[in-house]
Amino acid sequence: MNIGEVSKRAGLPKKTIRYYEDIGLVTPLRDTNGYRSFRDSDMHKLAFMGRSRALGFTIEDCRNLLALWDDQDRASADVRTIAKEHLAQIESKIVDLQAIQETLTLLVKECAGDDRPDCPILKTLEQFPMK
Amino acid sequence: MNIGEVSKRAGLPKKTIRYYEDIGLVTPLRDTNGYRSFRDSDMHKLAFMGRSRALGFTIEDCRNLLALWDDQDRASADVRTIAKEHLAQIESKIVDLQAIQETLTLLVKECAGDDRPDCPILKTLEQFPMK
DNA sequence: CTTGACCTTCCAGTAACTGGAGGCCTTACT
DNA sequence: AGTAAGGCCTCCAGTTACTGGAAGGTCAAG
Repeated sequence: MNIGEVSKRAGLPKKTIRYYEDIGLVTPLRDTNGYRSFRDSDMHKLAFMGRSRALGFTIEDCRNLLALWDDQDRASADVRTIAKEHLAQIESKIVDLQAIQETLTLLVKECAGDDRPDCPILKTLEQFPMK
Repeated sequence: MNIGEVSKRAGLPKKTIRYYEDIGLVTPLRDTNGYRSFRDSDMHKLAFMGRSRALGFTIEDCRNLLALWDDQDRASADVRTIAKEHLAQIESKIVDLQAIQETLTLLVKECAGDDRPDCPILKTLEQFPMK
């Protein structure tokens, strides 16, 4: 399978697939003309990557997950630990963003948004201690 | 005022302040020994930056906000537009993260997390169409 | 034999810093 | 006078996960 086909099937840009090869996540074979030749197992790995990345796992997390995936003797606890840590990070990010959202919503509401220069948003950025 | 003092007062790392000078956000004076010498106005700008960045505005947004801040004839609508766009992005990011959070929570719940190799998290990453 | 769609590599850029090396300046203490 | 600590300087490189583009080889159709 050539890269274009893999790209379509895995839903990843060709650039990304080449990049994943660069950093050693997949190692496709090569045809005599130099073209990458992907096996089904490469395809699977890439699809796995796509899904893991869509869930926000870092590349390094993905690398570890792939290794666990390959390891028939893995303990599911190892996978769970990675997922739980990631989940915790997602949750703390949500909390942070929600705080920002609240503040911004307030500011936008308070600002007249007309052609006068008076602006509570700027005033806040100027003065608010914020932490 | 030297960079150390400014760093403390503005709550920004020295490295960041130097970086902000590099990209033209502040232009402190220089003492004869080459040390940066920050005026109150520089200090204010940096504090403004710190607060804007804490609200998640990009550097370019900050640059625009600073320009509007400096412009006595600005229209508050311009500021409001920037803030509203940013708010929209924050909100969409929250939605994305919440979707991820849901999926992950489910997966973590389903996974036994013991020393057996059977793991629904990996199974999902392997198979789930996900979009 | 040329056109277009593939594929290749390599270089550079993104956002917003952060770390570190190597080295000067200042101040205080012995 | 010497020295040690701490602050300051510049410059280079690395981070994350790609993405864009240039220059060029390959392949199938007409």
